[in-house]
Amino acid sequence: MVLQKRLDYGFNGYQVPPTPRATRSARKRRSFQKGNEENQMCAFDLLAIVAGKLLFEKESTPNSSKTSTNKDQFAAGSSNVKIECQVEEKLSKVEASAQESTAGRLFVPDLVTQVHEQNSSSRGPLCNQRDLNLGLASLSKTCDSMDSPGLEKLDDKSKSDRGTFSGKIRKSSSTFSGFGDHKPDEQASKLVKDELNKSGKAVNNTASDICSAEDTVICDEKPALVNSHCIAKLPLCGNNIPNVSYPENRDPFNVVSRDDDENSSGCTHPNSTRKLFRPAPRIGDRRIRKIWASKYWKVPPKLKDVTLSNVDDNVKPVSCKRKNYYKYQRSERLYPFKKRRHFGYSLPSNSDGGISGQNPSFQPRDSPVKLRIKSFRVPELFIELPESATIGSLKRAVMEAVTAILGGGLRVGVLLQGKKVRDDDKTLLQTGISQNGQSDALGFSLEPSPPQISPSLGPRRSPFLLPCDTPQPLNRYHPPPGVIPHNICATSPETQPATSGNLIDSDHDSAPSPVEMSVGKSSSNSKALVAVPAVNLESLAVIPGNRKSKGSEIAQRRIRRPFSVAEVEALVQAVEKLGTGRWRDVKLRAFDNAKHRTYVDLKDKWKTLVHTARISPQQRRGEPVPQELLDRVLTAHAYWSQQQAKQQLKQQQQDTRLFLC
DNA sequence: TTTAGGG
DNA sequence: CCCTAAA
Repeated sequence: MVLQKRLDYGFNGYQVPPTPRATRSARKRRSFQKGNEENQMCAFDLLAIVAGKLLFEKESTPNSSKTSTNKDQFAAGSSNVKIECQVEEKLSKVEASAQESTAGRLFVPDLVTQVHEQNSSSRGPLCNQRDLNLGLASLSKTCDSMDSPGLEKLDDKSKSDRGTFSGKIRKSSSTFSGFGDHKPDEQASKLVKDELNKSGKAVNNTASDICSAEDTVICDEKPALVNSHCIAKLPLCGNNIPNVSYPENRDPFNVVSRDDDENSSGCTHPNSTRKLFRPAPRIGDRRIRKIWASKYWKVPPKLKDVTLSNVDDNVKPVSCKRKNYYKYQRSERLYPFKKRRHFGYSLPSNSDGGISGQNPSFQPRDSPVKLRIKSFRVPELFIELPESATIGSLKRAVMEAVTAILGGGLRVGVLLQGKKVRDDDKTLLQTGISQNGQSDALGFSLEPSPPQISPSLGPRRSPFLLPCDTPQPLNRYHPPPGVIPHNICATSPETQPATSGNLIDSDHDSAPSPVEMSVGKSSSNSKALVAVPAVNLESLAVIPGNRKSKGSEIAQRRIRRPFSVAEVEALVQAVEKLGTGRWRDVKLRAFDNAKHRTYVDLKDKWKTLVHTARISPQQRRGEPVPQELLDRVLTAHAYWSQQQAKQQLKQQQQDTRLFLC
């Protein structure tokens, strides 16, 4: 029956008649169980973390009068020296920028502003990449420095502060700050102060406050100013802690991420609000991916939340309510508009990145270019904690992870039209950055500075390394046997591919620069935490200027993630076995854990592989695929094409026969 | 929701 | 990668 249907659909034949498929729903369930859920911490959260930290720095230092207050806590002033020394080794370019440089203390979101100001006031040449480098470098320093002291306090606080999740969210939101200097709200200030202790300036709560309120609030109208820095400051939440909450109850904890989407609009989308606290504990990859994407591209508000249940995305939550899993998949369709791109902003002021252009017409030469970088993305982190972990330990865990990453040193990458601009000597003009049209094509990325970490895990693994040969554990910490976090569900045997080795796990596969660190030394509660930078190149991709300039049509393109050789290998192997035309199965078989690879992606990749195999090696681009693999691609492709043809023939004959009878 | 294909 | 017709 199934086969029949497939044939009707023109699918390809099978080498081995497929066992009757489970019902569609059953399959769905299976597939969802299998790990589509995304339990990882949203990159945004990290961003928030970083931003939050930086914000602290920013808030506390510029004001001399307040600096003293903050000094001890955030290592301002002299303590800075110390910190810098520590970092010195890691950040080669930083020394010079040291103290006097304002840039040295920028926190990401404001980096933008600073740059901006600098430009407008001095009329000097636009700060170049190096300037940014300084800022970022110091940024990392800052983060390094603020580590423990603040956290300890936070921890204490948090222990008595484990409210409901929603409560937390709301609370966090209240510290949400708008762009610019709004008058601090008395209450908010107070609240924040309490938490911040001596952090100095309280964060204001303005529109954000409102927006975070309850579902009914809609504030699409003015996404403009409020949005831009909300994200950045939100995390501040008084504790330079990410807006990550860890509810006490048995529910998987949710990590609410008010990413740019939401924040940028500074509001809660009516539709999404409902979902905000919905019971559904998990989210699928698509949803997350979409969220990320939207963040990445700075798209209008869409999703109100990122709900992460388990912190372990590797785990297949079999026992969890399945229904909910399905919902996410096409959640985007629940939105008022079918395509995300339809959510474009019309307000130019909303741009959170890129260049706020100048009119090319009257600035032929060295005219200033204004840049505003709203936020940077931080690599993906995976955190795994036991239910019994305290908020405090969670905070520490996250902070440690972030700190470790930042401590590793960063450098800035400039992306134009999605491509990296490597030539540091090019001028903005030459690059085209100074042109209006490019304003929405400029992006920055934070990248780990020079290789210093386990190169073995780098993206360039042995070309012939089969996935199955790389059982390298995820950079995730796995709890010792016996200590099984509640969130770890047994993996259904059926979900295990025959050749489990084929499984490509996005995690280690796409984590080239494994910044690995363990947590928990500070807290026995934290089972583990390991940071796993998301992707290769774009790992720390920055939110490029939101591309909204072109009307309200915003292109929501996913980040490009080139297939690694290992992935190709797995794909080839799966296709050899399953044939073409069964991409879903291929996905489940070999890429079940690669959350960012959809079956469509796999199909597309196969398509390009076939193409690649057919062209001359000289014409190929990107990471070279071993010829051996390409040969297999052609072979398999030929074979399955033939099979398909045969099947079709048979089918035709059958039809004819039936017809005659 | 999946496939298949064009863009 | 995206988009979308078809099934």
